[in-house]
Amino acid sequence: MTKDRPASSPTPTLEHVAKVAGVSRATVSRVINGIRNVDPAIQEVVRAAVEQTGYVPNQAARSLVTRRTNSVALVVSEAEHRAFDDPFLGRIFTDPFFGRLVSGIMGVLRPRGVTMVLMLAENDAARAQLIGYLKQGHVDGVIAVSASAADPLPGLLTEAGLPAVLSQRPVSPLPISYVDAAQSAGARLAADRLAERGCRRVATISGPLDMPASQDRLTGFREAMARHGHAHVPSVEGNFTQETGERAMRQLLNEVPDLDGVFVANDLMALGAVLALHDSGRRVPQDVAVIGFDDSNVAMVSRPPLTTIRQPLEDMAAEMARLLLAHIDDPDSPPTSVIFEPTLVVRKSA
Amino acid sequence: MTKDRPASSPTPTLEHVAKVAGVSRATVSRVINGIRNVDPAIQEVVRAAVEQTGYVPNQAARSLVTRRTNSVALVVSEAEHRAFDDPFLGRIFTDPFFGRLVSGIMGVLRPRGVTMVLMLAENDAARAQLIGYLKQGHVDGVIAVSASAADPLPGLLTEAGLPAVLSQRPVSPLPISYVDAAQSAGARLAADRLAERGCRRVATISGPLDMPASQDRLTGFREAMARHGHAHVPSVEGNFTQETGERAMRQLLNEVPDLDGVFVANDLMALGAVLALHDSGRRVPQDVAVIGFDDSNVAMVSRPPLTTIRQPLEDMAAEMARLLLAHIDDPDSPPTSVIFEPTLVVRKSA
DNA sequence: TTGAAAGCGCTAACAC
DNA sequence: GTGTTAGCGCTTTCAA
Repeated sequence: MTKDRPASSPTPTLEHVAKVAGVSRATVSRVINGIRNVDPAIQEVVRAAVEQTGYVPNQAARSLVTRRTNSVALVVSEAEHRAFDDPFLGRIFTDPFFGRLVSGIMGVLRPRGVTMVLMLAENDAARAQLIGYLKQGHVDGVIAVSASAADPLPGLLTEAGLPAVLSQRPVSPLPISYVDAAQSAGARLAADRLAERGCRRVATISGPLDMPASQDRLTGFREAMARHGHAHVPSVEGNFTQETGERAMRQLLNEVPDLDGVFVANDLMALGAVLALHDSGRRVPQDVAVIGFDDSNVAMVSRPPLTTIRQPLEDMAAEMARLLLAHIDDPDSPPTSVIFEPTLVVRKSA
Repeated sequence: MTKDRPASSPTPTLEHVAKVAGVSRATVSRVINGIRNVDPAIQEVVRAAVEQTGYVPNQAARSLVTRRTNSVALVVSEAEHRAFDDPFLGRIFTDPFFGRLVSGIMGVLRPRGVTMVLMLAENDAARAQLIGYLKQGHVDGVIAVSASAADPLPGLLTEAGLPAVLSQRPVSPLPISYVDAAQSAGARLAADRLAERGCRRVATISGPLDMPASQDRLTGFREAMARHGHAHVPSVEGNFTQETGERAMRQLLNEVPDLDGVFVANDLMALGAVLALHDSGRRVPQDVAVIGFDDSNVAMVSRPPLTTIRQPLEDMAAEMARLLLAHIDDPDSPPTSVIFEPTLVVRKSA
């Protein structure tokens, strides 16, 4: 008595549209999902009925049968128990890194009609809620960006058996796909550049050494410098912030006053290093050459602008999206890793 | 033949759990949804069965009957057709504004088990896809943050009949709920402070005048200054960036060289204004007092630190979440607006 | 307090 | 090429 009223106010269903168009639900469904084998004339009628009724498919009903949501999550996670305020969001979103990532991902998702939702997992409570959300099948898969090393998210994702792709090699080996840049190759570019400039006393400021990327950049740099005849390359560890870059540089200058070249594991620290060098009365690059990593926005802000190692982030992000889609299409496809080559961007600091 | 296998690998359903627990689906459902009237002993058995099977409710099936997803979207939108890269994301996320907003929203959502997803609508194509996504019932409602005036999103939201709350009064009147700060009251605080300091030649740098907030700050400031005997307050329009703040200040100094007080419609522009004042050889606040608006991170970065008008963003955000939840619970509840009072934060610039 | 059964709106075999 | 029909997994009356 309350059903079978095509034009009533409750949101229209396939049933309603079918009635209006004078066809069956199945046919309407076919038209909506763009399946061939439907008479063009009928297609027209159906489309008109959809228009007239203002029909929109019910995602829940659709997902229930297709087991797909056509959406994926981009999860930004970090290990530390930090209050949910400025630092984390500021740090992660500020960097063009993030914009380039999203851009690259959207580039492959949008054309395929897949929506991306952004989720934050800034502490364990948030992560627990997140995993629950994901397991309930709200999205088809996830791309995870970790801001720090000890992040348990990759492990949780694997455990939950969700289609997932990481934006970097996981700390401990995990059966999970990831995309990364060839960190040591990037470090070698920096080493070669420094050697080419004729630097004789070279040092490096590394990132947190519990992160694979940091380790790779450090050892890659050392090995390359060794090939150039530099047996020992002093290093100080930073944590990717400008402040620690500044402090590390001061320490390095103390230990190696006649330093004439530094490779810094990211641009933000490189910015701090340049500041510390200025403070100590040294000129960049005349007295000390500085090379950063990432090619983030601060590279251009620095005086002088930073020579740095650039990662093809858009391409990497696009690849992550493609890998994820592949895993979603075939959940049994084996974990894959794709590594991209970084390039040297020469500006003024080296 | 392929069903009724409680311990098989396909994701367990209520059916499986019920079989393991030796009860009916309905009972398991009751336990899971925390409904009373279930024998404690049976509750225990069911919980054990859930544990054993690793059961997780299927969100699609659940949504199909409850018509709820228990998630809401925070949509960050902007009008201009901009490429999806640094500027937009950088601008919007960098500001502590954003972190404080998310924090306030989470504060009310998380305890209620509601998940927040973040979505970006940086141009018309993205917005169209977004609206489609929302209409399909992927989320129960949306909180919309507009970065600019001509943003069509509020209109689209209203049209789509989705539960929604805006983070500011819409440009043109719309039957939609919003939370805002008392802009003109804030401007008056600035005026009073400037008058109290004995400023005689006062001017202002406004935000884009197509935005209600900008207009309110401008007229509020003028009216308050009028009450203090300042019949005419020159103003120059900026667009909320540091650069335009700098330029506006230069123009103002040209027109009113003996200026001794400025109210700037946001902190970023105030930062630019202070820079321009320094460049012109003027001291802040001795020669010219400067008051900003927002109390964003740059307020502390400025030399001298900015005296500014602070909005209670966390409270505002929490209220948005509460309003949205109310609309979701009762779709017929009328649009509501809640206005918060800003406060004066005295630092060094005025 | 518990179980049986009727759908929620849709897709996908399978017939015609 | 189109219609019929059987569920997808869950919640929720309604009886018992």
